[in-house]
Formats: sequence, C-alpha cells, structure tokens
Amino acid sequence: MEQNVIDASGLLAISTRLQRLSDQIRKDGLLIYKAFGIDFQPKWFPVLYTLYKKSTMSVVSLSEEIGYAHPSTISLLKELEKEKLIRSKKDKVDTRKRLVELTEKGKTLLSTMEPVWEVIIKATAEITNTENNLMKAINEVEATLHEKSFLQRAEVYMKKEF
Amino acid sequence: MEQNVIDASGLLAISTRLQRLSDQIRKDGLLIYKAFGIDFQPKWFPVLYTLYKKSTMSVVSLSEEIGYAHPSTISLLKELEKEKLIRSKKDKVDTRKRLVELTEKGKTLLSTMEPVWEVIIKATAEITNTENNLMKAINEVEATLHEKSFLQRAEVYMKKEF
DNA sequence: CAAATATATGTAGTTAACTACATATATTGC
DNA sequence: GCAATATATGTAGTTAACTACATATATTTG
Repeated sequence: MEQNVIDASGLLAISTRLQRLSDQIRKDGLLIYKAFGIDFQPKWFPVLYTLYKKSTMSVVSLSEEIGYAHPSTISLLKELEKEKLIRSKKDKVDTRKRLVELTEKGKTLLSTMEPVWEVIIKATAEITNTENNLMKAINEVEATLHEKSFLQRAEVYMKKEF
Repeated sequence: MEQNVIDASGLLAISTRLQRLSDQIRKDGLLIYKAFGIDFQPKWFPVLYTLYKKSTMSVVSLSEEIGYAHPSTISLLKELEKEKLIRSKKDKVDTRKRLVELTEKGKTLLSTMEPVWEVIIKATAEITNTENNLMKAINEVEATLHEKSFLQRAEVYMKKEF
C-alpha cells in the first residue's frame, strides 16, 4: 500500500523528474565535449545535426524538424551565427524565408565531432539500455501522446468522476 | 543503416526530448487542475506532497527529499507562503533552521486534490504503460546514473579512443 | 484584382530550474 | 573555549525553453 503512494507521487512528479534528468545529461554532455577540446554546447545539437543532414532549411521548417517553438530556434541560430557555424540567405522564390546552412567551419566542426558522438552514444546506450529502455519508452510515449493528448485522456476519467 | 543514424540522433538529442516531454506533461497537468476548479500549479506538487507526508521539514532537507537545489525550493516556498498554503517557524534547537509545514488551507487543498490525483495517475499510467514503461525506465536510469555518472561512463570510452 | 487570410520571421517578456556568492549559526578540534 | 570548518538559509544573476505580440510577404477568395 505504501508502495502505491510512492508510485503515485512518482507519477505526479514525472515532469520534474524528466526535467532533472535532462539537465544532468546535458551538463555531462558539455563536459564530454570539453574533454575532447571541442567548443560545443549540447543544446546546439538538434539544429546543427539537422542542417548537417538536410543541408539548407528555413527557420520554421527547421523548428518543426527539431520540435522547438520558432523563437527558440531563432535564438539558437543567433548564437550559431555569432560562432560562424552557420550562415543564412534569403530565399529568392519566397522572400519571407530565411534559408540557413552550415558554414565550412560548421561542417568541419561536425566532422571532428563524430568520434565524440560515438562516445556519447555508447555512454547513453549504457545508461538507457536497462530493462525498460528509456529511448524506446520516450518514443512510445511520444507516439501515444500524438494519438490522444494527456489532457484528453484525463478528461475521460474526469467525466466518470462527476 | 539509416535507422542507426536516426537512433544516434535521438540518443544525442535525449536531453532536449526529455525536456520537451516534461513541458508538455506539465502544461496539461495545469489544465487538468483548472478543469477541476483547483488553483494549483504542477510544480508545487513535490513540495506540498512531501510536507503532506512528512508534516514538518527544514528547507534543505525538503530540497534533498524532492531533489532540487535549495534556492529553487526557497522560491517555491515563497509562492506557497504567499498563497497561504504553508507557513514556517524557527527551529528552537537549531536556530539556523526554518521549519516549514502546511497550513490548514494547505491541508484542505491537498485533500480536495485527491480525486484529481486519481485522474492524473490514471491518465499518466495510460501514456506511460507502453512496452517500455517510462516510469520504470526513469527509475532504472536514475539508479544506473547513481552507480556511475554519464561522464564517468563516457570517460571509459574516451580512454579507448586515444 | 483587391481584401482577407495565412505563413515566415522577429522581438519582448516570462518561467522554472540552476550556480555562485553572502551571511548567520552550529560543530569540531586544538 | 576560541578558531576553523561545516551547515542552513538567503539573494542575485543565468539559462534555455516558452507564449504573445508585431510586421512583412505570399496565397486565396469573392
């Protein structure tokens, strides 16, 4: 019975636990890059990696790809532009659009980062490959939420209560 | 092979994905409380629930219990004090300590919240009880990290690389 | 084809955690 | 029993995401 109370507390505090976990992983990620002498912040990864794969994208499509609100992407792009890792140009067809791409410096950085990724991937796999695989769990939860939101699911139970 | 690239990207972007998930869950949590007409923020949960269980605690022990840095706890306590959900008094034995406890209003709120918790727990269970259970995965990852940090694990692979 | 609507980008301000530093009190050890 | 160290609390400033609003350009529709 006591276990149920603890479980309930864990379920209810799930967002704070996810946040803390994310924070810890990011901090160690930063230290790993530092240990390799690479000036790179983990938060840059989604933007740079997407540009690495897709070569050139507009701000909004990039935001959608990485799952961020566009102002977050803009502020990351500002940092990356200051670091001369990316550059942008106007889309000649649709002049509202700003097309973003890696600079040579950016491409070079990403290729020097590959051995670091290997390390991060192995270490991450080590901590997430437990009985219930965290990565798979996240994928599954994201898919489940996509079908029907947390709120919508809660509403079903709310109706039963009244 | 392409799948491996995607997996790698997911592993590398794990902290941002965890953060986003935490954010989504928190927002819907707030809406659920609102739907029940309860003026309550999900971020208050760990503090209030701990005080509910343990009745009275100092600021630091409370912070440790919920896993927050103490300044975060202090700022939550300020809000909760403003809402008159908690009160604090000096510890007569160790006068450095500030002992925090629920007010009558706080206790009343927590008991009116029990039906809402039921709903949240059910909805959370629904989204997390996939093949790889997210809650269990988080518990396992936390335990694994506790044994040996992400950084320490990465260091093992870093040595092999050089 | 002009008005209404939609889309793309950008800015300002918010949020909820954090670290670093400061101060007061308690505990320990010479 | 006093000096050094440790612990408890508090303040200030940072971070990395967000929402809401503003503006410019493109697309759709009557």
